[in-house]
Amino acid sequence: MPEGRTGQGYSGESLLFLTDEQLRQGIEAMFFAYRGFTADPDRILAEMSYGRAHHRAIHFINRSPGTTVNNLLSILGVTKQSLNRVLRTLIGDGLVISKVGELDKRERHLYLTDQGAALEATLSDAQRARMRAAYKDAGPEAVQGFKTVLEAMMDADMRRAYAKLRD
Amino acid sequence: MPEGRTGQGYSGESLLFLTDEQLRQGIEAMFFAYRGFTADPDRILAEMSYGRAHHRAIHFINRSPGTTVNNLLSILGVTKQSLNRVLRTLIGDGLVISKVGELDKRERHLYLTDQGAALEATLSDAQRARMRAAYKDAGPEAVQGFKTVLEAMMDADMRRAYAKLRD
DNA sequence: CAGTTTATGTCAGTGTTGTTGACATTCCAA
DNA sequence: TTGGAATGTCAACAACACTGACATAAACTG
Repeated sequence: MPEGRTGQGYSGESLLFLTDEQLRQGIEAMFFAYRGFTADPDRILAEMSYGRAHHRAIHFINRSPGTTVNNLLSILGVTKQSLNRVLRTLIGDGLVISKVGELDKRERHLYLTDQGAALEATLSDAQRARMRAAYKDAGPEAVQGFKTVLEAMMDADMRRAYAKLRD
Repeated sequence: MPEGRTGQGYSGESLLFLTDEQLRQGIEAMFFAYRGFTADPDRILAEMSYGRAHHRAIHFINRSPGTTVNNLLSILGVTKQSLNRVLRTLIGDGLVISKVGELDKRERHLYLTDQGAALEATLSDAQRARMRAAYKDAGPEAVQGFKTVLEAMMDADMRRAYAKLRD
């Protein structure tokens, strides 16, 4: 180690930004930002005794109407028991409907009802408003960098799911 | 609306990136990336029947040795009862020690033991490795943008806590 | 057709992490 | 010194994740 900067990630063209200290800052930024990211929907959901799990289900059903339970499972990365509990309440409350598949009758295709779509819009609006404000603050180049780093942080299977959703 | 691009966030110099679609992609990227962000520590923690809450406590005690319970509460944004349960197990397992304050005997000052520091290092190494890889993939400008957007996404109080930790 | 696999749903049990409520201790100021 | 504010602890409960076992129905395969 000729430079005497051992263990700090120095290597070639990437200068001065792979120190443990810089990485730690990124980790903490991620922690705090995620709290902000979920804060607004969480507030709305708490009023109707729903949680983040319900939000995620609603979001991806809205994103891909007619998606199957299995499909949703692979996107959300939870167990079917866990997802089923959430879906049961959403269907019971009339926010989601589940239709038996025509080609494959084992499958259940999921759709939002008007009521479900209304909640989705409320939650999305709140989350997008914050995102929009953050994007505006940060500027276009920052946004590009933001997305690039986030994608690089995903596991391969998440990256596939994300790419698939991007179309 | 002369351009006929209503509701897509067009305004001045910020071009083509405040559409609802672009915002949705950012939201989903954040969702998947956070899973990746926590995946490695989660795996390690699961083996010792600890969870993310333990990780967070250990992280910030390591970051600010001698911090008080109250201080930690304001950073973590949970109730003191919730934090206390986690601290109790960590203290019981000999990873953290709690010293009664000298000036104010109501306060408890928290420190990692050698064993606690060892676990912190293991968890940090795993998380930093992924962060480092993501940063390397994305490049320096992207990293700058990443941090800028994340900070813009925080609430004011989180931004304060984050700035305080940055020194 | 018989047997296997796939897709889904359910029941029971457990663990982590969040919550509120009640309470003890300590400090400080009227 | 008495009452309130701050700090921290214990108990009970809810949400949401997990595993394991099992049931049902439909599709596939030989």
